[in-house]
Amino acid sequence: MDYNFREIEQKWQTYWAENHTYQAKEDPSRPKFYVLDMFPYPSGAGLHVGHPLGYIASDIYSRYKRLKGFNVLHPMGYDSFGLPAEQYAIQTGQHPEVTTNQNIARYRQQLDRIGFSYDWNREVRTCDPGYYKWTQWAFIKMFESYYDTAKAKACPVADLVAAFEANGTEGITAACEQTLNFTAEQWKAYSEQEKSKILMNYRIAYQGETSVNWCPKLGTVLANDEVKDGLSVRGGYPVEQKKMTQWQLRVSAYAERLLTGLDTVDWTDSLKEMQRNWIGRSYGTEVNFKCVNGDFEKDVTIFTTRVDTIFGVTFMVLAPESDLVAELTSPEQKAEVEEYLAYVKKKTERERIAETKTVTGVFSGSYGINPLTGEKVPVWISEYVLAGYGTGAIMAVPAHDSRDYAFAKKFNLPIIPIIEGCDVSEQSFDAKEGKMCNSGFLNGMEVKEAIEAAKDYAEANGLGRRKTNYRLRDAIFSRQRYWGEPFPIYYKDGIPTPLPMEALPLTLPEISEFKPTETGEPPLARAKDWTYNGYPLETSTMPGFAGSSAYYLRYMDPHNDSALVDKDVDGYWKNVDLYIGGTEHATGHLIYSRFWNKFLYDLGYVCEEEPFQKLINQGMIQGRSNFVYRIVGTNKFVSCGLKDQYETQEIHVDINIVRNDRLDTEAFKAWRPEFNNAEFVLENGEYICGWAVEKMSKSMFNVVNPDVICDTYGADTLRLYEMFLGPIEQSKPWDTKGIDGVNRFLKKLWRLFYDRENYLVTDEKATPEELKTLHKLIGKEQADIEAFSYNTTISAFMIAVNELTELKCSKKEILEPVVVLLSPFAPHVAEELWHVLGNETSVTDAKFPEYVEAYTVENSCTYAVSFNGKTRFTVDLSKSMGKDEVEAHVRGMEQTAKYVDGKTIVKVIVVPGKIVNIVVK
RNA sequence: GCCCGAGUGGUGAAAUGGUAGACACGAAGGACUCAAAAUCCUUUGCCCCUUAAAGGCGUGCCGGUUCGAGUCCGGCCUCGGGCACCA
Repeated sequence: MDYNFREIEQKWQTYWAENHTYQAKEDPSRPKFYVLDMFPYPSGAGLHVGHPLGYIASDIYSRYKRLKGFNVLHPMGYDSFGLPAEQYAIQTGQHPEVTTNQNIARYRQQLDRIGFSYDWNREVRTCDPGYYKWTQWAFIKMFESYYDTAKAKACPVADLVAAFEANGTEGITAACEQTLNFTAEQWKAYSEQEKSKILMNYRIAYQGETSVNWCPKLGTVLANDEVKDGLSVRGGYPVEQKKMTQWQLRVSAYAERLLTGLDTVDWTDSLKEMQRNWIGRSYGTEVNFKCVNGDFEKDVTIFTTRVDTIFGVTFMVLAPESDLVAELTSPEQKAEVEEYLAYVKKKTERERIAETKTVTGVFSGSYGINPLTGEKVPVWISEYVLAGYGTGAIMAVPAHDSRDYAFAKKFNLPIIPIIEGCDVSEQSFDAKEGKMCNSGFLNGMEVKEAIEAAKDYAEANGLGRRKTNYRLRDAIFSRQRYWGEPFPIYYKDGIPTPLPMEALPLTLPEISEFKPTETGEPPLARAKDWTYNGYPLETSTMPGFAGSSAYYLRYMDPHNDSALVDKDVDGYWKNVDLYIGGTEHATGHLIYSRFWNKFLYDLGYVCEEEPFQKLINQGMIQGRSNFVYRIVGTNKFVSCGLKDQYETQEIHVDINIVRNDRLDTEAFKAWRPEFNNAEFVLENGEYICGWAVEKMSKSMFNVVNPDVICDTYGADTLRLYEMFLGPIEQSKPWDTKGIDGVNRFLKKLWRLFYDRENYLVTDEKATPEELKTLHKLIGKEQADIEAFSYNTTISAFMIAVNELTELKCSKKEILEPVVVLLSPFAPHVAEELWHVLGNETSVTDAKFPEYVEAYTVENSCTYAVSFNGKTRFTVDLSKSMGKDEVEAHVRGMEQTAKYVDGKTIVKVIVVPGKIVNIVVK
């Protein structure tokens, strides 16, 4: 009987579905384990072999944990709101919901073929109203909360209002855009509109004017992580800066907690580092400089991390967008400044990035007074200072900052070195070491002490205060699109007001067309009667990350209509134990999710502060493209090895008609009409194609559909092969070279059960040698799976099966545990063989075999031989020499190769204080 | 520019500081077969050598620590990833 994967895989997939084998239920008697994949956006192109890489890895771990007795939650769903479906809708008029559902159906089909142990009862879709009800709910909660910096948590806005009514802004410790000051009386006197505006300054979900990434081609605003090099990530269209009123989330309030929380999770250092850089904490000082413009005086606060260099300040710089610019521009400079502002404004983000080397700026006409020296320095305006960071104004120390240096050189401003012995004639000296000079009371100090001394001095003399700044900005939360969650907000006399809970979900209205209106309003403005109780509803929708920020919570309790997740259920599943996904979400989804979770934690809706305990980043699977070489001007194709003898043109060829870089020439002729009379110059009778590693994409004909692999080799082979390819964190090109190896392994295993026509398994007792093979495998699998080293586990399987084949071992005592061990990797064949061995229930319910170390080390003994006072030797006597012989070698300090019994070569390695290995070759 | 990570056969890759190249692919030779597929066996880092034995060289480069370094330390080179006027 042969290994018939088609029949087996079909049979057990049906069995698992019919028996709800993978359904998870809360069960306090068992320890829980939550394994999560980053859910996919169901694109029209379907899955390629890169997608399942992480899913297979997490599935193996889920199945392993189940065998280990854990109650495993392993769900899957779809991140189904998004731009591509909407772009497609604009082009074709097809409703995004229709295409999204089609794509989901296709994804599901493809996923099902691979044999994942998902609990599909818990599937979520972000575009499902039953799901986005809770996205809208969370938004309202954020709208109704502010961040109290003293308590370091989110609190109800109602408390803030009560405090305003009692004492005005006095004693308020709330994260905000601008520090406001008013009394209780003033507060009570404000109109409703004014109050609403003031509260927006504090709410965690708030409306405010910001400079946003506007993509005219897409007609929407994009988040910073949706823009790369001034182009939109989706589509690659130009992006420009535009001031707009937008909904935003006060993520910045959580900067410190997002940073410290990283210490409590088990993520890779590189990923933590990326998040740390993105959050960008820096400890510095705010210093007030009095600035004078004729008779006008103004205190300007600057932020610096190097107050110690304050004696080297030779000018100040304001960001062009800063409000101070207008106040500090002198009448003489007005024309020049306005010209400069106009120039800055018309530059796109792209151009700014491209021209970061060119130095531009203009003198404002004002002067600032150095609070330490009393010296007057000119105030300049330049785009190299950003309005959004610090205070939008800096003190410039050209001797010790490369950007200030470049500016000073360009505009001929003085450069005063303040660190002994540094040379600033060619470039600035940015290092944080050396002795201070030209710096008054700081002279002679090391830079590190000087920084602290200067901070102390500034604080003691009321010139400034220590300040921690973060690079992390608030998240812009509005999108001028159709295919997203509607905001649960209506405008009552212009005041943004949340819908009551009973009105949720606020579902997307039907509209005639999906593009923005002629007047530039978002598509929802086309909806008929888009109102609530006669008041207009918000017309923008939420961004992609809204729905993906709390989906892991919804999986715990996906059908609950009265809460995002029931408290007890959340208390059982807690947080995600293992999360697998790509690094591309490092500064997007993984920041937003952590923020969202912390917010819900503050309000007491979830019990864990960090959502993802352990996180593994699977590498990307790149495409491996194949080429043929056409001799220029002919329809003749030359094999790769001979191409240098001709003038050739490289052409991408569909990898589906290439095997192991050998072209199927007949299929090639049939591939495209222009090739049907193609001729070939072969080497050794074959046409060898060239290859290159590129992105997996349709246009390069290098997309590999997992279905094709399932058809030719089966899902189990696909699963094994993807894991065998190398460590999962590593990016690597897809290459089917080698897939035969894992397929052969499965066939070999099969032949331990069946030869051509007979069932071979017996109930005979296993020999010590057979037990050794088994327990080596158990030990290896246990250690390797915990370390996510799946490729070496599979190697161990191959070794074990080779050994058992050699031993002609078809004993149930050995094969049954082997099948259990294999089930996480190749569940279909394992399930089949498990039943073949006479088991009634699913292999999923089996127990992970117990590892007995004695079987693997029974023939070794440990010597305690002293050498230099302390030396220990572990000697494996299983195959080689006796005790006396070993001791003789040890005493003689033998270190080279030796014959022992005329056949075996033994090498003795003597290690003082360590171990001796006797190695048999 | 700054911050991470990685460099090992023809290929994918293994190696708690202790036999470098496990395992697999590919390749070469052989067995079975009328033949093919499938399967099995042998060889396979490089150099010297007719072969074998024996030897020499080998983990990007240069040094160091160590009885012993692919692994640890210092300095370079190359590649990949992230951030980028963040004061």
